[in-house]
Amino acid sequence: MTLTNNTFIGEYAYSLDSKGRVNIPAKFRQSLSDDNEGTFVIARGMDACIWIYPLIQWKDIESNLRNLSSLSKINRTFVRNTARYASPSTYDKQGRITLTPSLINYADLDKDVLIVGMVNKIEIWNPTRLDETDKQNLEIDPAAYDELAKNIII
Amino acid sequence: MTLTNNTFIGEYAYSLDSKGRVNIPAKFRQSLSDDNEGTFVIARGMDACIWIYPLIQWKDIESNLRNLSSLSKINRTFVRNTARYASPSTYDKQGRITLTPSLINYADLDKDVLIVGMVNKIEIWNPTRLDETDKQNLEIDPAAYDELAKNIII
DNA sequence: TAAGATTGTGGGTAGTTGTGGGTAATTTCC
DNA sequence: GGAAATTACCCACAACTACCCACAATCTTA
Repeated sequence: MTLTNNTFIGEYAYSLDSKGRVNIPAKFRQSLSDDNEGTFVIARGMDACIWIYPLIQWKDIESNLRNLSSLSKINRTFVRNTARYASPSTYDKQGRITLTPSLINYADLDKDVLIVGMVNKIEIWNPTRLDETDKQNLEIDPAAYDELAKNIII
Repeated sequence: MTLTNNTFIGEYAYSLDSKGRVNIPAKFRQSLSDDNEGTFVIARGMDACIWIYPLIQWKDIESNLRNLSSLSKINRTFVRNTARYASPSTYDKQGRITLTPSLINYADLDKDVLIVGMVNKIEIWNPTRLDETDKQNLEIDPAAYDELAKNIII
């Protein structure tokens, strides 16, 4: 099957082993273009999850961060929080990446994890936390949500 | 017969086999343009059914999702809910695609399924669920139809 | 109407994928 | 500088998936 480069969709239930490794779904690896050299950048997500970017996608983000003037306090905070917890990771022969204890702790990961394709990045969740987040998001403004759907879904 | 590219109409009663495969009606396959490379993207429908998009149709949705910044919570939620349940599937030599267990469960599919052409996409239903949905929709607001009439002529 | 082609359905098999653990190399710390 | 801990690399195996073949029913065509 031919997949779009560096695009991730779908949901996978995988497990985190005792060494802090998770498999990157085969379909996601196949979608990763060669110029990424099998490398992802792992970072804190904005929800209680881990974000995983293809290397070249991350480089884009880096250049965007570079353009944020540090004169503004919110910019400084944002850049710091984004850059601080990010680190590159190349997957091994079995297709797994190793997560840092700090990030495992941040996302509250246990043995069972849920891997979610977010188009330009990948999320890793504790399934329970995702359920909770889903429920909270029901309180989101439905009108704004419908407006989004109307413009995008065909 | 020559059909318009990537356009699907009509209804077919097919069956889901033990491996989660359904046939795509031959007429639908013939209508699929070559640039789709025999691939569809299956996703959750807005009713209790599965939506099947031609790959290139889905790519449009995908590029819209890609432009939504994850800084906004509503965007994250929307991208997640949309991408999470979608996955590409190329039909095999016999013209079948494989559905994921998660989607089979969502649409409450059993052995007998109903395949419905929805012009730009395809729906897969449990026939019983579709009946129920039809009955509920009889009570649709006539004013809503009048509103529709302004936009479309049949 | 009869032969051939196409279509829908079932199942077997070889290759791929996810997961666990072992060993060697590297780093850290006393 | 050497021991302990950590990390990176390799092998093994069970489960699953994609691919292939088979066949009956239907449709097409001469």
